[in-house]
Amino acid sequence: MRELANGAIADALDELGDLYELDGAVIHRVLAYRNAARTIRHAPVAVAKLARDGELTSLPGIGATLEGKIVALLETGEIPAATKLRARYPAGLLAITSLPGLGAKRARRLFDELGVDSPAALREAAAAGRVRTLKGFGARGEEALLAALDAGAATAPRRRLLLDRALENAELVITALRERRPEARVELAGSARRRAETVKDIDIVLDDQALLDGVGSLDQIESASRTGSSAARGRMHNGITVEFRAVAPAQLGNLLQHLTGSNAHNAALRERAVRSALHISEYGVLDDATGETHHCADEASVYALAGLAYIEPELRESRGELEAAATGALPRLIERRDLRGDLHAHTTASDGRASIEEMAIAARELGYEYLAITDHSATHGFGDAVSPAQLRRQIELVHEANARIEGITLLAGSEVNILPDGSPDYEDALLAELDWVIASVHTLFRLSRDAMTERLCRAARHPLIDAIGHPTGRRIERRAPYEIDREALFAECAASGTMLEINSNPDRRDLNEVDARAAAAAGVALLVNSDAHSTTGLNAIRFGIWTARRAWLSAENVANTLAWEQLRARLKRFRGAPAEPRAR
DNA sequence: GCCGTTTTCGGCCCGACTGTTTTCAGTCG
Repeated sequence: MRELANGAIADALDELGDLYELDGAVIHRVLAYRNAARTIRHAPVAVAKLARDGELTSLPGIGATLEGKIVALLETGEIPAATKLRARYPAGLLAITSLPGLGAKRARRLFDELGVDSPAALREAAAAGRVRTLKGFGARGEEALLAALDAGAATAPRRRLLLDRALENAELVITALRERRPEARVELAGSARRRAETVKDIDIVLDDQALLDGVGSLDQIESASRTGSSAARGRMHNGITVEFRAVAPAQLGNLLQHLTGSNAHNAALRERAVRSALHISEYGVLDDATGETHHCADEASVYALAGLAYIEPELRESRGELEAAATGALPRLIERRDLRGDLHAHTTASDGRASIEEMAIAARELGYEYLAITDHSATHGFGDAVSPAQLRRQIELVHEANARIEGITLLAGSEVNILPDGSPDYEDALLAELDWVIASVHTLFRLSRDAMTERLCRAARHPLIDAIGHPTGRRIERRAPYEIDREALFAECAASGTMLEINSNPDRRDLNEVDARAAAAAGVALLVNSDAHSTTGLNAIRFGIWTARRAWLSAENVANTLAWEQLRARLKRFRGAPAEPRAR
């Protein structure tokens, strides 16, 4: 069987679901494929391995039929049903279903009756006025499609907003609304509240209809339009879309819960509630037994009515949180204040903008007990490399600053490069002089999967490498992670005692929440680090904390919630003989 | 296609809006 990653298997099932939908399958069958794809994409174990072991049906939403299709995919590289349907429905047809107002049904009609099989063919048909002749389409719809095509909606996938930018802008709008009416409740909802990596738009809920009526006159809003009797959409001057919804104060909890989502979480929650004869919507919880609709001013009441413990927004992704909330098995999620130190920060010695002292004072103000100064190493290669002689000098400077500055322990560290063969780019004798070594890949991302896996595993086995930084190298929306066998790396780190970082940079968040959860399940100790290049960069830590929370992590999973002396005692170099290098 | 304190068949979350509709299917969040 092939070693397909969970994501690749999930993509195949999503595609097959789309093809079945085009083929006119009942919608619940299509949803079964999408549901299975989501489960697999978020699974903390390698689904290909489950398939080998015949344990696929232990995953929720995967039965005998889907098991057969996944096994076929792993054995032959394709699912026969998908091959057959792909021959019938061209890829361009799938592309036009992403246009606003065009779903599978209407796209299919364009295909059957006008032969439209691509965005280009649709443009031609619309320009010639043929689309408006179809039942269900009119002149207005035709114009809307042309406009969407002109805007590139079918070809250029809409870029999503990174969470940091979304939150900055949401904060501006929310603050302005609260200033306008201090007595009103104004709350962030949507994927930004769930602290997802990226968001499509900003969702804001209000308990004040008059406030909703006035959003168009906010300084931050360039234009606004009503999208319903209790809804409005605004466009900020920077192009960001804000969706506003208002409801009576007594129902704000219902609306906030609804609009925080995720869709999958809400669907699963409501399905579960129906089994108790309850119907949950954004307006209330209808109890079939009494005919009464309960209004909830806060979210906890919604979950309580459904017989569930309160579920933090970061967990609302339908990854097992409902089952855990029903049985009291929700984790006590890590919080920012659990962190006692930051083990990845740069200074002007390499590409940072602040001095050792400035970084130390900023870290102390954040309440940290320790901070590791980890500038880039000799071969970083962007004009900011630290030679072995410079590093020796830097160690002295850090120790001097440590002696001088009260209230925080400064650690002399380095972010060493992992060379293509897996070795660090300083001599071991120099590494041994450091208090802390984090090792990262900064070059040659395009090694083969096997070579990259061996490269990182070899680094993990090194007795003087304490942790691996941003372990997959991805940049959100900009660069895919490099190819690597994560399970092998996690096993190596668990065995050797090497920690893995959750890098907090909002465009990294690496490990991501799925990998971090899998790593913790494999017994790896994680870190949440800022990778700060300035004093304000230390504040990026909240993004790492959010990723850790979305990974279901508790303080116990994260090593820098320990005091430095406790953490130090766990380092490989102080735990007796280093683990024997293991053959792979 | 999955799944079961309503069970092995018949359900499967909820509500609003849109456009073309004369009562609603499709789409969206």
